Amino acid sequence: MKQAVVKSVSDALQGLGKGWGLEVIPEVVVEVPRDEALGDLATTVAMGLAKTLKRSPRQIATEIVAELHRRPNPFDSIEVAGAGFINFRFKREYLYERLEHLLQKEHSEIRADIGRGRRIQVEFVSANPTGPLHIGHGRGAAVGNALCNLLRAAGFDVQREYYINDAGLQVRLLGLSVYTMYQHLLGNLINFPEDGYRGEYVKELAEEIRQKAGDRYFNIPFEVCKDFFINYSYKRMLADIMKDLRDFGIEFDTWQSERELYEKQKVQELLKELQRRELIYEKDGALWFSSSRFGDDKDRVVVKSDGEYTYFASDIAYHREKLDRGFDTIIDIWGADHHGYIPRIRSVLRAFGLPEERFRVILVQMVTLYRDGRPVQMSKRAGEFITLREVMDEVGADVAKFIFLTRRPDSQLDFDIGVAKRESSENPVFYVQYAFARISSIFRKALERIPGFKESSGQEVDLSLLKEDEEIGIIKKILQYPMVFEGAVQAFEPHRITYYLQELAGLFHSYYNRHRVISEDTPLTTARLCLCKAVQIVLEEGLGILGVKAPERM
RNA sequence: GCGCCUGUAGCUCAGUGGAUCAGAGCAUCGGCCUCCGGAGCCGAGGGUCGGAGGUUCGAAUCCUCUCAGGCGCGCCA
Repeated sequence: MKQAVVKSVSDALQGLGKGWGLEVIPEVVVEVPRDEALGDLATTVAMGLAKTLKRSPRQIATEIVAELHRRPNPFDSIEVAGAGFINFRFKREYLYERLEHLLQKEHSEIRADIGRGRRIQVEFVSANPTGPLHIGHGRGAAVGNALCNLLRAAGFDVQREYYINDAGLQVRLLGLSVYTMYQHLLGNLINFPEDGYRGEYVKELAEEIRQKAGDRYFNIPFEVCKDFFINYSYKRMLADIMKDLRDFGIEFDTWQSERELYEKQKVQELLKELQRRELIYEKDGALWFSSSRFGDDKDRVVVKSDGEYTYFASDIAYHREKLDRGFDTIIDIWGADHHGYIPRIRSVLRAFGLPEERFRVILVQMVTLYRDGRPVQMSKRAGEFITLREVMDEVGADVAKFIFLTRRPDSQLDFDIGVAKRESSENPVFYVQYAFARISSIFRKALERIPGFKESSGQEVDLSLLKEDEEIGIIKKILQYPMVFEGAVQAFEPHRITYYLQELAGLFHSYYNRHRVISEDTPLTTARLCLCKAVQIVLEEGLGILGVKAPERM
């Protein structure tokens, strides 16, 4: 639909441009007017040209319209309006024709090959394996997952990756916490580590170990048995994380271990290379990366004076690894509390020569939990927090995902578990799913009432019988999907799909209440069923991108 | 103190490559089931887009300042 306008206007400008002395034909920006009485689509090119041509937008628009009228076009009307908008209204035949295409090609018709096979890696969640996933991770997971689905539908070769921080202090601290708890269980009341993990899961892990190993590690110094406690604990946590994500409906392609980067000498070698390039220097007994030469406010330590690597060291190696794996674009999805880390990583990728626009960080803002209007106190220190698992069990994965995807990632989110659960029958996700299920139900009914009816395309149908205002409105809405899709892809914003789906479902419910799909009039029934089918295809496509189920029954 | 994000209807939030941008859902109130699924539909009320300047023919949108909330600013992660 958009292409028809872009092409017509571009062609017209091609002809007019010479007379106007235009060197370049501007991009034709197309938008959907708020008020549909104005038209189906509109363009603002004339206003954009006003400055360069030093003429009034309306005058330019008028000339463009005149030129458009000289050529064959799919429009019923083309009008100049307001300050210089050109409004287009399509001929019905054109709408029916596009609908026909959609019904024949289904999903491939409403996707667009924007990526052309370019490789893109999205790293998300990447929570430390030191505790269960909480609600904030769930938001990151939902956003990352939907973004990947969106990019994949747009023809990108997408890899989903989870980076496991299984080296370093945090997993050690987890091991020590579990070790301490284990000693306590056996009556050895040693001091609990200062910043240790205190969640209930630590106690469960200790208990598990006590059952399996008995008192084998009783009173054994931590330094002697630390490998066992660290490895057992983090691997167990990681297994839980993997299960939670799977149950949340999210699959990763690769799980990159930080440890492995060390074991394969990736970190060590890379630091040597950077030293050769003189991007790493020594000061105060530590090794520093010259990140300030690449836009960071100051240089950062990679090896501490005690000889330990910082996380930044492995992060450098990790991002280098991503480049070496040949990705065209790298997207990192982080919790907003890590935003201070962006200039640092950006400086690394700059040092490796990656063009600016090929690296992108999407920050996902904090989630504040409420239960029936009252904030739920979360304290990581005291180990009190609501896990993703609890939210999933209580409100359901689809509801949680949909709610996460109805907000822009960079806006803080108040999530009321009580409300999400109590209002479950009026939840937006059910509204959209219900439209899908309702259509499925219509098809079940049609199959039993109309002998020989096939749900699949290819049957004889006269779409021009779809004359009701609601029907035309739905067709137009459906044909707008590719525009929404394209915009979402270019902005990396899956939440645009969420809003679109609610609008489409709304139009459908309204139509359903007003007109009967199945009637004695077989040609009309067939045409209406085709319209339903088209709605269903788009709903299924959109829900698929969000990672939300499209159920045939609810 | 510095940096990043966010202030839009009672609540939760869309809309921020200017114009045709005052929107949705929930909540509130009033209607709709002899009929394909009422998890639905129709209608009503409700906002000086945090505030003040500025740029422009035109600003929720861009610039400056300011207020409020959140998050960061380590040889922690």
